[in-house]
Amino acid sequence: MRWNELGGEKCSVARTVSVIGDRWTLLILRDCFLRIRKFDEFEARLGITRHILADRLKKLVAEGVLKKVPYGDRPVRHEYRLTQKGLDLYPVLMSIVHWGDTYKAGRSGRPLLHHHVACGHQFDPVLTCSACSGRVDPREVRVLPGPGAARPPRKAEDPSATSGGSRRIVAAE
Amino acid sequence: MRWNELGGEKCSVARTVSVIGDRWTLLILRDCFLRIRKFDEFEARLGITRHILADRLKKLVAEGVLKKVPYGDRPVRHEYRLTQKGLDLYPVLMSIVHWGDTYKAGRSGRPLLHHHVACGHQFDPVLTCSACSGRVDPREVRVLPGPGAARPPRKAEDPSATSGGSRRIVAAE
DNA sequence: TCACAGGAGTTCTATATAAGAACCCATATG
DNA sequence: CATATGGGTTCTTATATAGAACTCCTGTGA
Repeated sequence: MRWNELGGEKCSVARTVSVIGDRWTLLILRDCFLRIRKFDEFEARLGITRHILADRLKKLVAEGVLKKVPYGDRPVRHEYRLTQKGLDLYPVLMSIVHWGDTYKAGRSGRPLLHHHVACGHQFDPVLTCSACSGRVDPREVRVLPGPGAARPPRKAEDPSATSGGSRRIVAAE
Repeated sequence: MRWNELGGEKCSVARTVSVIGDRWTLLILRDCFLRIRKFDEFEARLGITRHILADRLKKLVAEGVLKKVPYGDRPVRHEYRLTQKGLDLYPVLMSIVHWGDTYKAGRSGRPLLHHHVACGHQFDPVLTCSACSGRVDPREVRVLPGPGAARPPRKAEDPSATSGGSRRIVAAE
């Protein structure tokens, strides 16, 4: 499967992954959320080749995740900024950071702390339910086919999943 | 930068990306959360080559995100299940799904709906603050160096960020 | 005016990673 | 015994990435 095919899948994960499911793209987005905006700043921080950086930025702009904003008028330069669509990736990035903090921080502890200006405290991100505001546990979620559903991707015959039945998500352990 | 170098960065995003920052890995994890557990089920659903599938599963097991559980005794077979470490990736996957639902669903609507068994309602994931339970807006978050911090990766001199000063995250637009 | 510097890329080649198909092995089943 | 199934591994070819060099534009100092 190529990148372009991914975007056509009937699955929001596949479609999102077709945009951000690449190590460099995720690192670029991390830096965007840290207020990095100029080509050479990205280059210096990431240790990425200019070639790949230019390519990823172009794709993110084409996707509407970033936008090129001109600045400095004499030699007009451009910086890359998150659009609202890009800002909406914040939960993805924060969830990634939090998992890394939890499982990959090593003994010296997490590299960054997050301070919530709104409440004045250091915090961790918590995934909650838009209906009841409770913390969401994967074992308490069922998946139902939505309006844009087809049969589950590439699974030829599975009556339990196609006839409107719900699937209990996950039962690890 | 190679995959292996990524894991050594002083950044939770980079470290997490070294584990899951690959399109196939993310799609495999999506399926894990949908109760897919057997090699050939993954293969059929994903349209992945067996080679790559075997490789990704092996890496996820080595990372402790999945574990191989024997089942069926006559010919002993194995299935892949999420560990707690793997289950803790749920916010990452849900955030990805939600972004895809928001921006990539097309006119037919989202492919899947999520039902929260705990409260009985359909829901969307919301990222909240562990301190105040409020919704987190990226513009209201500052980042501070944590105990495991070095200077920000590969940025030689930036006094504003090294001397304990906080960085306001993001100011797109 | 000329040489040089910085920002922002693009082009080139060598190497690493992924795709696709075929092959292997053990156990079961007809 | 021939074939099927789960669960891989090995091979060759295609694609993506790394690393370095080259381009172009606009300023600035000598």
